[in-house]
Amino acid sequence: MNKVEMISHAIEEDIRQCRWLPGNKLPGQLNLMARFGASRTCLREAITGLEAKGLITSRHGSGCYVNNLFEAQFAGPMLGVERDSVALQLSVMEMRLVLDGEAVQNACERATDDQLAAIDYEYKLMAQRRGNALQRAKADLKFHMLIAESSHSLIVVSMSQLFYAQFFNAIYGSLYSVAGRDLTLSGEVSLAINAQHHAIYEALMVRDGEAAKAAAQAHIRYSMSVLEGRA
Amino acid sequence: MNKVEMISHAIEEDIRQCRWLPGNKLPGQLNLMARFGASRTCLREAITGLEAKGLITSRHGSGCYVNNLFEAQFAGPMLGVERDSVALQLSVMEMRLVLDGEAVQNACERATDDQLAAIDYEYKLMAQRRGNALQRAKADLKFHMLIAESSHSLIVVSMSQLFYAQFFNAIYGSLYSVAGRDLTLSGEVSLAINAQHHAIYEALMVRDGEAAKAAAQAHIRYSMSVLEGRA
DNA sequence: GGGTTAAAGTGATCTGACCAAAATCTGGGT
DNA sequence: ACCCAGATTTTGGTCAGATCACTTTAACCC
Repeated sequence: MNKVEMISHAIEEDIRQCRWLPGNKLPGQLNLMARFGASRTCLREAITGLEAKGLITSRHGSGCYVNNLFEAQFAGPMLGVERDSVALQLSVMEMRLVLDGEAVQNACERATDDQLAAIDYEYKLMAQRRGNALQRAKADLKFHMLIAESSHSLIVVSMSQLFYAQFFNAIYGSLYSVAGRDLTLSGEVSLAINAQHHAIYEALMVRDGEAAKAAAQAHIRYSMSVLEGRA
Repeated sequence: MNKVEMISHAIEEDIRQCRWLPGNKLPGQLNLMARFGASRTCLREAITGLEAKGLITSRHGSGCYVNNLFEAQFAGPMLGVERDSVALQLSVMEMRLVLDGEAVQNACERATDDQLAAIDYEYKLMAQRRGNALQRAKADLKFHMLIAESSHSLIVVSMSQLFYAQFFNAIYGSLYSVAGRDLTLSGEVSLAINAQHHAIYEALMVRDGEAAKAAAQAHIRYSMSVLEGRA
């Protein structure tokens, strides 16, 4: 096998294994040249190929960045769906049921110890946080994104990134606030959500994929029930 | 514009203008390096790109060769058509009506003086040839191919190459022989065909596109009438 | 702070060289 | 006329480095 092909495959594998996440910068060319013991010519050819494949984007003077697999699909405006309707919110939750379930299950199998530690840290931070609605929503988002990243699946990470960015309002808007006004959750709902997060957390820490998946899906089903109750 | 892109475009343009015909070898890399004043690395990158585009094929140790645009389409077996049926022969002639008409008209407009001289030479050779059926068929083929090549259209040349190779029998088999036996043409048919070739030749030499196209199509229509008379 | 500019960092392009691998040519032998 | 081995040609792959163009950063001044 070629040196160029070897480099291409190695980098592609690293990307698919989420060693570098979509949006992140790859190591510089000098760094990669050293890592692969290759000349600039070979490296450039490999990078050109990966760029042609759509896996990365190279920005002159800045660096090489991992592409999000589905960015193009999320680029255009959404047709036929009202932006913040309850129908959209329920659709989004339906999707999360699959996506987050997959993410957390894969995370149990493939997360590194470092990643579990990061999730552990983030969970504890989130559990004791007493900020406003936006801050709590962002902490929740971070928790879920860390789990997605730990799944080591480029597809799951790409989807999660775009999904949470695109539907942040649909996901958190109606749970943490109503009609633009900033509200704290009712004690009951807040306690339930905390308990659900804890269940996910516990299952993750012992790498119990089935339990974690069930907990994540229970968490989302609960959110759906809250939404439906308000509809 | 890049040097690489410049070289790519230049070579592609040369190919599309039929400066090098499908199947022909491009000048060697050293030659091209001199022509474009570029390094081998650049040239190689341009060649790699053109190969990825499917325009050329590079063979290690041998050279770069222009691809035939439609080779892939002619690769598989023909389905649903009997190999040497009269129906096929008539279909082929129907196709030639378009293809050769286009070829000869373009040739009138775009042939170089050298190419006209080559056609002139070949025509005179063919006109006085008194060989067997196969030899006369080959001379006829050469005459038509020279015209196609003079059209300076990569599409016409690609089609003609594959078409005449694939359907040589369908085109010449029944005109120059019957049921495998080697026959000379009847005096009447032979005289008619010679007259038709002469009409094409005359129109070409004065670059009269309309007349040449009409003559070519009349030639093919006559062949079709002979075929139908025998059916 | 805010904006401007200079410097450092990084990718883009191009070069000339070297050796390897495959094909082609050449000459000798049968 | 045919075949074979070796020499030559031609493309494939790789390298180190020079130079240019663009971004980012940081220092600076206001």
